[in-house]
Amino acid sequence: MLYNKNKIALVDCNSFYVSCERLFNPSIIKKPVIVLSSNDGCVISRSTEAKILGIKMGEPYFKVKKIIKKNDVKVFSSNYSLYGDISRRVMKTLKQFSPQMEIYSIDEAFLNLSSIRDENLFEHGNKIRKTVLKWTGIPTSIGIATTKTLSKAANHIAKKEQSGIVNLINTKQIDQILKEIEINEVWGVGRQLTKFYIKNGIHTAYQLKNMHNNWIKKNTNVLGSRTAMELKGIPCVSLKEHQEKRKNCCVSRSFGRKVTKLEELSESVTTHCLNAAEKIRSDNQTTKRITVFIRTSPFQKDKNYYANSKDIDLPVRTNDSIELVKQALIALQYIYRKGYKYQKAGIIFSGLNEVDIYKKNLFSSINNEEKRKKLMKAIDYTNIKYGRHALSIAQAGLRKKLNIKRQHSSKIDTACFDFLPTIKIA
DNA sequence: TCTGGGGTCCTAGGACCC
DNA sequence: TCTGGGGTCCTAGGACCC
Repeated sequence: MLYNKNKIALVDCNSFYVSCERLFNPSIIKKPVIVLSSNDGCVISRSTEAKILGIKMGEPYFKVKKIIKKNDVKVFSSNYSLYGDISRRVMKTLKQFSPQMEIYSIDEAFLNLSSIRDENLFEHGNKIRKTVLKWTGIPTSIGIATTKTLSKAANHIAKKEQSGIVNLINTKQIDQILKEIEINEVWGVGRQLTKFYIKNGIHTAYQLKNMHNNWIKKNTNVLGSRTAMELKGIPCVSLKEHQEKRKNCCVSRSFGRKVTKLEELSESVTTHCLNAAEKIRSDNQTTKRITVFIRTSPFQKDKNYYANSKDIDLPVRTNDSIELVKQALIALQYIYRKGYKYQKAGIIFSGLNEVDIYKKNLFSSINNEEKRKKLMKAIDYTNIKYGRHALSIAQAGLRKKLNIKRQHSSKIDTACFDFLPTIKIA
């Protein structure tokens, strides 16, 4: 078989955020648990027990409060520094099993297992699961197949299996598995494609696999065609072993309570801008363009909806916080309108690139450049050492209470000594 | 009352060039 | 009044992902 040289495993952490919270709180094991998005807005992670209660992914928290109260569901605000840290530990463990690995998201990775003999794949998968569980405490599921899309599909079924592993290499059950997968669950098939496929009588991954490539090419695009080819077992999406630097950087937040004043929006945009600038500096990048956006809630249909954004192209690419904040506030003034209750504000840096590509042009103000660079370095260093916001600029609002809801935080921080548990000895 | 945040890629169509 | 043909590059917006 020509294509069978490709063996890809998708390792996915089960209910990742919930599993992270459970690590430090054994009392919530085997209980229904959910983790909320920022501002305690939506449900973004559910334990199996919570799924059984009918709590849906992405559902607004207030809509499930009844179920939560009735069933004593444990609720957590999201704690990204914790999840990020645990994720790094999981990925480090996985890397031992295959150096050729693509970290696909905070809780998933593709592993190249081509060097493992077919008959040993299942056992190998078992070893991976056991090791990750032992070393990090995180349960995982594994799908193994000849293409990424198929390994995603296998993983989907593996989540429901006792063993936690589904291996589609050299088996005849591929079609059987694909028949169990609804079309909207196929990797790469979103809302629009689902609508289109269902209209055309395609309801499962199996049916999509058996469609003529010509038909798919004509009616969708290269991505649709790629997905279908991958379901047929022809690899079209390669493993990205080297993480490329990001091309855009977005920082945005909803407000805990609605905001009407320009000053409040300015503070929030400034804070986001500083965070984004710090991020790109840590990647040694500069930005060419910044976009500021604000909007009211899209869900309150009766009220006036307003959303707008403003781009500013910088004359010289930069990662200088002070310069960026200045531009961001100019952009904000363009789009701010009185009389609206704003729900969200954010900033996007785009056209990111390496610092080295930086070239001076006619508009560069060279005088302060070196001094500024040193200042930024000093700020970043201080903030790493003493915590974010230790050094900031006054525009970001001084010691103001952040307008963010986070009522259920576990307050665990594995990267901070202050949170080490203490034991008192009598 | 209360509805997340951060990315990537593709494509059509405009701008521009000869 | 008549008004080519072909190419590249860029970008906004859509679709998708977790």
